[in-house]
Amino acid sequence: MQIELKPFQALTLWKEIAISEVRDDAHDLTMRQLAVLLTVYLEPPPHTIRGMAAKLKVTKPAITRALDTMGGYGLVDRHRDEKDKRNVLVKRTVKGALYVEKLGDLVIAKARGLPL
Amino acid sequence: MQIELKPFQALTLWKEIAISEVRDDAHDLTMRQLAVLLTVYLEPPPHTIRGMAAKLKVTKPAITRALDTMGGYGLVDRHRDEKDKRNVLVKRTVKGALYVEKLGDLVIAKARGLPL
DNA sequence: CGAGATCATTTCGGTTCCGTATCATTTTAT
DNA sequence: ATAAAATGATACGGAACCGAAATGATCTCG
Repeated sequence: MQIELKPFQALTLWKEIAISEVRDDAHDLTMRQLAVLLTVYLEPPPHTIRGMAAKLKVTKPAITRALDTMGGYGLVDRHRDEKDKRNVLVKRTVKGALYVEKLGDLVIAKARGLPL
Repeated sequence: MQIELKPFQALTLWKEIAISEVRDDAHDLTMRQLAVLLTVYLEPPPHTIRGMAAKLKVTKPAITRALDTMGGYGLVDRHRDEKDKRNVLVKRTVKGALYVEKLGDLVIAKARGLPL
């Protein structure tokens, strides 16, 4: 699929996806939670709380809470790092992978449907 | 700009923008507020509270609150409809237009920087 | 071994947002 | 004229989230 992405189309794409997320709020993730989720699923591990807090420029409790919430949804998992038991490593789950995959499909579908 | 948008790239784009929004939280808009904002700026008027509530499948108070918040930021404005004084019409502002324009630039910039 | 550093979590007070229900205003229809 | 409908705003109780600070566990290193 080839698209000529211009500002209006880019924003329309973003709008359509935002609306889809609001409408079918399967989980009602905040922007922050989404940023955490996509970081975990798109960037190579390991992912620590401190590392993600630094990356997103938010406090550590904010990351902890985001993981609490998404962990409750089954979208991510946490395990102690056996090498350094102070660390907690964020792990992917099957359910989370499915969710992210569906989000990718949504972006593609919306991009395909853009008025070009 | 031409991009071959594949699932991983699409998600990476979405991730990068989500992170940018979280990082430089100029206004820290929620997904819902963003959906409202982009609807107002990308779709032809008029925009009523009821109409947007229906479009986003959320309750009217949720729209009212989103407009309260973004109105406080100066991103949108509200006026009574003189034709039917029950209605409130959501209006665009210069500040809001600038914000949306910058968001468009961000999407373009991130899309341009994707590993293709 | 022990003091200090590091890491994640919890606690705290405060803010924001949610949906339901209600209210005030205006329009429509009888 | 007046009852009913429609529209947006508000009140309310509950839930989620925020950052700062305190806590508990673990590691580092002198």
